[in-house]
Amino acid sequence: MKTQRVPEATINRLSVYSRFLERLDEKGIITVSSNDIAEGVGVSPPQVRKDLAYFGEFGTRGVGYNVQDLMRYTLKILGLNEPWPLLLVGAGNLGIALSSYYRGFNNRGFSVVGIFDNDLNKIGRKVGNLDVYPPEMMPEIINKHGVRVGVIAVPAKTAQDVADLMVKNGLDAILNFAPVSLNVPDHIVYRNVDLSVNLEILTFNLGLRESQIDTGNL
Amino acid sequence: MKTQRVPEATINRLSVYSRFLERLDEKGIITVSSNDIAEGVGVSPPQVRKDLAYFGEFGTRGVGYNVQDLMRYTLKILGLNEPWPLLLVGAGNLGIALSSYYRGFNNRGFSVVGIFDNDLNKIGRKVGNLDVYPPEMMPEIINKHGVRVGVIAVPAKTAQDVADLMVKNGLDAILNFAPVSLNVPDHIVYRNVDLSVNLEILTFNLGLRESQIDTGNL
DNA sequence: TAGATTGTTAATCGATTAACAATC
DNA sequence: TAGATTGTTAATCGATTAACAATC
Repeated sequence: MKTQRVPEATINRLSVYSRFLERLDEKGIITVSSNDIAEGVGVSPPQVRKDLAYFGEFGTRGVGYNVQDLMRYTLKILGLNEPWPLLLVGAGNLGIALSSYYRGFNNRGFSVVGIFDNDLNKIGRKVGNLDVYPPEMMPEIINKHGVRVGVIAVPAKTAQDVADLMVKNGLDAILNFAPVSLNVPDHIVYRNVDLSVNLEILTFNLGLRESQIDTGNL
Repeated sequence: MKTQRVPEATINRLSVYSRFLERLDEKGIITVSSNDIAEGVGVSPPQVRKDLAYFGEFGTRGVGYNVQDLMRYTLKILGLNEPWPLLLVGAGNLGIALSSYYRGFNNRGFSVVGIFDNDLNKIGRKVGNLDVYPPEMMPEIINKHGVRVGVIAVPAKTAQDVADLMVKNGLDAILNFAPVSLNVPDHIVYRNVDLSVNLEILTFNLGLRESQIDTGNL
């Protein structure tokens, strides 16, 4: 078995396919073609087949894919066949929203099990059914729930400190919502999500369009 | 002037450079090299120069870039030389968080000027200093503030309806946080932000790493 | 001038698309 | 069998990287 390097874009799409399949399954749909999936999520049909081919042969020629089977395969590939307890740092607005977002009906197995903040005004408060803890309690919560993934929802200034603390406490992966790029050791799986960047790509494209109209190009 | 197609990845990075430059400027740093920027945001130096080259020549050979000038250029390119009033639909947790996020100190000119929901329990409530309005009031708010960009923060089921309404009311761009891909006309600038996808890429990589350890590969 | 760093071209790398044989 | 759709190879396309001439 030659393990080919899987493009990150493929993983990204796989996650989207997976959720699309969940919706089809809810609707009671049994079989789906690469064409259907492609149309449903806005990519090309060969793209869908190529992406799946990195992981195996899941379909039947002339027929398509079994929705439920393919859904389970994709979940398995993404590591979502088991629950993922999350540790969240930052009990501000974004932190509160993320904690309820990841607890939502569509949570795919993610759930925040501990919220942390070093603001004394926030420690001890309730966010949903969770208490806000001081940073010192991290090891206890990590141990109790077997947490491996930390989510950072603090301002840019303190994000690096939080990351360092998470690394020190043995977390394996960090999702950072602060608009800075952080330094973490190579063995940490790390990702930045930047909510502003997406808006700025939008405004860039609005500007682009206007200048195209100006010059008469399309 | 030949307008070369700019890769989306370039715009993405430009937004990151721009924010990095803001931080340098706050610190009073006058000059920066492509090397410094590259290191600060985690890309390669030629990448930085290539990205900038799509838009002009901003540096001085042998010297580098003037921080303040380059910051202003990047803001201009991204369309951030003017304020962007936003319309937000969905007064749930995510909506509330986004509205305060985009009002934050680092808001880059974005500000939510109207929050909408069709839940009668939410209409009339305050979110920060904003009232939650019923959908019928969209045209009024759009007109009053000259809104062009709408943000969708409702559950997957109702997201398409919201998008349709935004299009009908003449918005030019839509940022969708619901985990579905929506159908919008070609003339609408559209983007999906999926908060789960990012976590799932993390868990995929954790799984990948484990299997690599298992097989002794690196 | 010598040293530094940009802007840009050419080479490389990787991802997407097109096409089709395999096969249900 | 005929029609449909997968899995996969080859061709294309696009983005990143390396290298270096230009120039401050």
